[in-house]
Amino acid sequence: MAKQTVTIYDVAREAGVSMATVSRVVNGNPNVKPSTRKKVSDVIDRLKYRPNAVARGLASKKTTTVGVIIPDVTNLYFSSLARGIDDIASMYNYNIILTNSDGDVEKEKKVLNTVLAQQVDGVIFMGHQLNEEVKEEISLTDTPVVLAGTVDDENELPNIIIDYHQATIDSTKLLVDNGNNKIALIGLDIDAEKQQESTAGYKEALEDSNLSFDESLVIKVAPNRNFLEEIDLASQVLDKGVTAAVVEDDRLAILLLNQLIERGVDVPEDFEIISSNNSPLIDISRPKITTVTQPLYDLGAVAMRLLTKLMNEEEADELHITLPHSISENGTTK
Amino acid sequence: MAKQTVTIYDVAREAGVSMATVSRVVNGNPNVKPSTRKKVSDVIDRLKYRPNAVARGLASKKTTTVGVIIPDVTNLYFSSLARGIDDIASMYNYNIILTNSDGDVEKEKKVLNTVLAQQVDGVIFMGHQLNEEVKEEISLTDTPVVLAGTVDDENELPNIIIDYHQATIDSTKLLVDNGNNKIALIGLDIDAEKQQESTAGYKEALEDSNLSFDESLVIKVAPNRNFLEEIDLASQVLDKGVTAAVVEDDRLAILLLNQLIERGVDVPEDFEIISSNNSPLIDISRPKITTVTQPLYDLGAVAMRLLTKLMNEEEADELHITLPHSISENGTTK
DNA sequence: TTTGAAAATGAAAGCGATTAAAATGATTGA
DNA sequence: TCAATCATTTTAATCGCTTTCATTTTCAAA
Repeated sequence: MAKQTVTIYDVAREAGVSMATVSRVVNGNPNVKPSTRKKVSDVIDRLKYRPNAVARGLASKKTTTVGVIIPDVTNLYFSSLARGIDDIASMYNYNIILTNSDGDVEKEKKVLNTVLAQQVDGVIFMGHQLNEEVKEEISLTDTPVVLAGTVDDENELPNIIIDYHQATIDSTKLLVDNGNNKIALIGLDIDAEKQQESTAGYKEALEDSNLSFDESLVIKVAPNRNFLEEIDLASQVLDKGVTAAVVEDDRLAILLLNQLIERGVDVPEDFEIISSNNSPLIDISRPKITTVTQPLYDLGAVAMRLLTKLMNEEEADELHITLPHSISENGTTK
Repeated sequence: MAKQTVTIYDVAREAGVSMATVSRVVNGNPNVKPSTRKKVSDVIDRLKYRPNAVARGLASKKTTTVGVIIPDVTNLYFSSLARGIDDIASMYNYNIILTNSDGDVEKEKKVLNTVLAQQVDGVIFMGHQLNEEVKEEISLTDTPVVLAGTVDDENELPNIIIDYHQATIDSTKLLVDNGNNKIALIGLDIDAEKQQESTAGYKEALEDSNLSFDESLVIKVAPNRNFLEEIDLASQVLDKGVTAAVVEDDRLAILLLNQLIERGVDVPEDFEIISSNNSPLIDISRPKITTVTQPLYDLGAVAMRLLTKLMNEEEADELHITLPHSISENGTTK
């Protein structure tokens, strides 16, 4: 039952110094005589003293903790960002409070408030979109918030992204150049800002190529963690005479690919697919899916790095960083 | 600059009551006159008061936070567990401090101590194995720790698992029954307890079938997040005349599958594969890989549920729970 | 020696909540 | 009407640490 209760006071008494001195050595404050430092350190080791981060947080008003809001940890796109975030965070000695939001506005607001209540020093927000209401909640706090892989239409909040608009132009153009004139745009039905950029890019690329935009070729799939498999994407595209698709989500791209192959469609000869998440899933499918390459890990890492600057009130030269993307032509394009 | 600094004291003053009373209404304590409760609630809403979880944690010695140690968030096996953990945690109003350990002993010890310093009310540990040193660290604390999907050889710590030993027996037997007599066992080289169980199960199944155990058919792959693709698994098995493999990791299974197909090997006619993680990756490969089905989400969920009981010092009737597994015969077995 | 600035240490006031214990107020039966 | 009882509310100590400010040491220069 002897709950671990070695406090700074115990160390102080045992070492024959004051709490203040112990605090100084724990925090690496230089104003301590080497001999005292040694004496205190020894006691700390002997007693296995472990500073209480909660008390420290209350006293110093810094918790060295950041809140990370993620739609779903099991989504490889976001978990890849999360990994970048965590690595940089631990490099700077920050801890991470991680919560799934399911991309649901109410839940996003809820978890945001939860992490703020935990007195995090900063927040990294990931989502398909940045909802207006969530943005408002964010504006009510002074805690710095950085968006990772999440577009903010007015570009008010600090964020790390790639140029989704351009990426979709690139993807679409590639398919056009390969001779396709009926190209579908397939994405999750989430009404996200990011998607609007994609759609705009898709339209723009079509127009540039003198192809007309056909609303019916924009296919939205209800986002559901579990039942993706039940959707017959292949029929939807084949029935419309489509010969290629720009897909906004790797899982959807793979779903489509597998369904097409099952029906005997030759990919890429008779149907081309280009995806855009660049999650590790891409490496698994056969043929490997052609994809926009996004520096996922870096998106997270850079976001966290920026956040550390904001938390320390350092000069952050750039609050909006666009990382480069490219297209990796694999087996689903000619 | 006006840092959000509405404290319980502000609310008390504004509502004309004492801090204690505010505290009571915040915590739903019944000993408050309805009219006072209303009055205080109104002030709370008006001031947008949000209780400081850190101060609360210090005063009450409960942080409603649990530490979750995971080898790697981008590993779908573990992130699936994490998702189960988080869902149950938020159901019980616990927050999660999540840290990647990379399955590295030093890092595991480090992050364990970090979360303990954060005064978490409990810890969920996931790993390929439970290292002796880590176990020792765990034994030094009174904070409850539950293992999820992680075997503890002496079965001392509370844990939620499936019967890995039996699962491997089942897998191996299936392959034997299908007529294979040279079966490889492929896994990551991590010297994990879980693996030892697998190996034992593999041996046992072979013996039961009067097949001899051949050390050289046990293939270990260095665990590396990034360069799995560079390993030529197919050669390793084909050169040995193996006709089937029990694989302990989905990514490895898919790697092997894709390599075999590239070489023109007919799966499952000429080579059978059975995997054991049951991560969402399984649904992606073609043919779909036959696998041991593990209730991943439930492993996490049940672990978290058990942890809530331990944290509340409720009666937990069972500290070691084995969830059922089965085998889902898909396209890589006859 | 004496002196005074710099270095090292200590005392004590918070940080924002919880929670006993004490105090106050309301209600009720005799 | 008054004491006893119960329901509310307040007082004040406490949680374990940081941090300011004051005090004591130390030590080179006078």
